[in-house]
Amino acid sequence: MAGVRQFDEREALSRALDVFTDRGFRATSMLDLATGTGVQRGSLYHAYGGKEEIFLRAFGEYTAGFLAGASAALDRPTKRAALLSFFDYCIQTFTAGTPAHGCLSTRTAIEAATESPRAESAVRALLDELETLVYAKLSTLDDGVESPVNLHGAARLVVSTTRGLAVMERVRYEPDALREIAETLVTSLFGR
Amino acid sequence: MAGVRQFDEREALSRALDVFTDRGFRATSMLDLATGTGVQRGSLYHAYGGKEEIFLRAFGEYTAGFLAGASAALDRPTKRAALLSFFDYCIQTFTAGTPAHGCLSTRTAIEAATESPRAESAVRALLDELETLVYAKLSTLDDGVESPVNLHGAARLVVSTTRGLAVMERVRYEPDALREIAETLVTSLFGR
DNA sequence: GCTATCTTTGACAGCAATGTCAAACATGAC
DNA sequence: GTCATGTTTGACATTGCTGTCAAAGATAGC
Repeated sequence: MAGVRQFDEREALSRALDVFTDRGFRATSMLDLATGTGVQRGSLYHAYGGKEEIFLRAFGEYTAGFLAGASAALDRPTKRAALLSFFDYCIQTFTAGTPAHGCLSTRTAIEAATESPRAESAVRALLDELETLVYAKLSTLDDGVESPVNLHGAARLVVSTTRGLAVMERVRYEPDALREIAETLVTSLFGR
Repeated sequence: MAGVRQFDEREALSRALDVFTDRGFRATSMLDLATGTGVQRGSLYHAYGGKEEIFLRAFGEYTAGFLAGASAALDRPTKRAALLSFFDYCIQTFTAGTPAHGCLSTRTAIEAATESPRAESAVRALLDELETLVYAKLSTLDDGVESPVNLHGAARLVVSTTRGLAVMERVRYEPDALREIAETLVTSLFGR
């Protein structure tokens, strides 16, 4: 195998993810990716085909990292603590950076839904896994707290709420206000 | 006053709103607006200045209509019924059209947040008014149902959830699944 | 009917991005 | 060291959109 890739693929995809994270799928151009990764535009086309492909790979990294973080955050002794910690993690994730870059998966759901079915599926898959993760935690923890709703429904509502928070963040809701919304949900689901 | 506008402004803005509704702020070009409204691109620039201005006016119409609809939907005898009807209205609003066009304000929050502070403010204003509307309803209705959380918090959570649903809709959640999520929230807030 | 005033129209120059390609380049295998 | 193979590079043609403008067109007021 002669004629070998000159750039570090892991490094490049990680940089690409940074670019997507702060510009969003739609707004990032191949030139932005070239600049961000330090790899020429032509090389990117040659290696991956185009923006969508690069995005999907970078988004794979994102998904893995995000799910790992979420899982760690959920590791608390009570349902309430687990969910609060989980929401905290989400909020931290998308209020990072100056200015805050927002939630990549939410942005993608909205921006890419129409123009990239594959991106849409990737987001959908992420949300499904997230729901599974939350449900697993809720159903495992037996802290004696009852909820007025079943746990499958609760898990889905929790995931859906993370999307709501991501949107609210975009219109200048402060992290504390977001946390308060999350706490309201957790309290209404599992009490104080 | 000679030299008079040749097109019906109300009609044009309403058509423009349709265009924005199904393509989103970012993706619609001045040419799309010209085609959609039947008014030449040059005339649109002359009359309004540019896309942002047209959007803001069209979005004004949208806001008024949406708030009126929401208010009507909330007019029910119990908190539970009012909220379920409200969510139903929202879900109907953004699953209309084939393919469904999604929620314009949510899309705008995400797409326009970075590139149009004025659009961002307009969305923020809409969400604030919506919250006020919901809160007013909840605090007025005295159906003897208690909630584990205060009504201000509940109202904000309800609004935030409409955003969550709008995002979920974009990744192929069916209307019924969305309604189920909404019902879960309502039940957890005010019981069955 | 004339005129002043505003509107419409089509054309233009400019910009940013896309996707492709031939030539130059690097390197593993022999 | 040579070669075959895949990679990098800069250039190119194309596309779609933007914002502006001069000339032509419409109309209210006189």
